[in-house]
Amino acid sequence: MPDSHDSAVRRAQDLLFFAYRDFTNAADVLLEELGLGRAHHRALHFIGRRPGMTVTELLGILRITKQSLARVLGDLVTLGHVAQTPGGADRRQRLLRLTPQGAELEQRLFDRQKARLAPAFAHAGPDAFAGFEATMRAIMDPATRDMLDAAPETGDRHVG
Amino acid sequence: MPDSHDSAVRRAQDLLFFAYRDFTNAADVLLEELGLGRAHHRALHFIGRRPGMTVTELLGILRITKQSLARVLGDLVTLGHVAQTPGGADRRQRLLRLTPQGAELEQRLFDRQKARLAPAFAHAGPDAFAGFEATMRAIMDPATRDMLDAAPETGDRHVG
DNA sequence: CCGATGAGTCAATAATACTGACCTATTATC
DNA sequence: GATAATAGGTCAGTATTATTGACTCATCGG
Repeated sequence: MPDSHDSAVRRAQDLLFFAYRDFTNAADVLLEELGLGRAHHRALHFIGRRPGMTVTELLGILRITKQSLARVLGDLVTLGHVAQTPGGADRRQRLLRLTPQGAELEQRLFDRQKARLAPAFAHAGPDAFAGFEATMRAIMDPATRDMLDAAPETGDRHVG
Repeated sequence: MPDSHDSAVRRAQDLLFFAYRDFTNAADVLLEELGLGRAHHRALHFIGRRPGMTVTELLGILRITKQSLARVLGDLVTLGHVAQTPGGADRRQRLLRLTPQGAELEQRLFDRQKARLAPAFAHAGPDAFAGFEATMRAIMDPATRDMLDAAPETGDRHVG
């Protein structure tokens, strides 16, 4: 039995699917040139977002298994995009950060998505963006929201 | 060289990833019980959204190849969730519809996602939803936006 | 008639993901 | 100090979802 919210929910399903599809697609051409996939891009993005994060933290964000990440992370380390350094407090940890080369690659991928998102936000306006952010946050698991809020959000990713 | 839009774009990357991840995850438990995947859900959703759509139209929406769709659609037809009827004007076409059983399954999957989205929209409020919709639309390819606007949006198009 | 289109199919392959088991190094606890 | 737990890595095997390319068949349209 449909209630009055159904049409908005149906609408939102469409919006989420198409916006996400076209958004992710923006970086695909560059990724393909480099022989990398979206999984590599996701790893680069989140390592850049939170330099010094642990492998376990990244696994929790991506919601994949250790074995799936191993391939992607192995590629990125081999290619010199990601560096692993033992943790200071806990030397079992391998803290992840982008190399200068990895940061440059991530920036190039970022620019592709920025070319799509920045005009979209400019067109929609700041109020729409605020509504977008509030709604997207409300869609997430509470735990995901808390994790986002707890994130250091250190924008300085140009590390050595 | 970062400009003033970079932080909003970075932020949006996170929002898109996490909201989409948690949103799609909402139906996963039910799908797994049924031995189906997200690809099956996507097909059910769009066939339910636009009854009577052709295979070519569905391929264009999902942006996958005919061979990828063949497996998914074959499963759904075999299981009795989707029916194919020859087109009236063009008998080469196989117009896709949900069977009553398929519609019931789609509704059950929908309810899982609705349980996540409806409270989110209620919490964020109508203005936020409007901003969400405007922003998501602006993120899409113009062609995608046009396709959405041209869509009948609902209704029982029992063609053929 | 004939070229183009809608749909289905075959074979082979790739990317991404999974389970489960097992190993090492290190930390924390008894 | 022995031991359990954790962080991370690895191996073997498998599943899902996707790909490309080459066909076939029926039908449409000029």
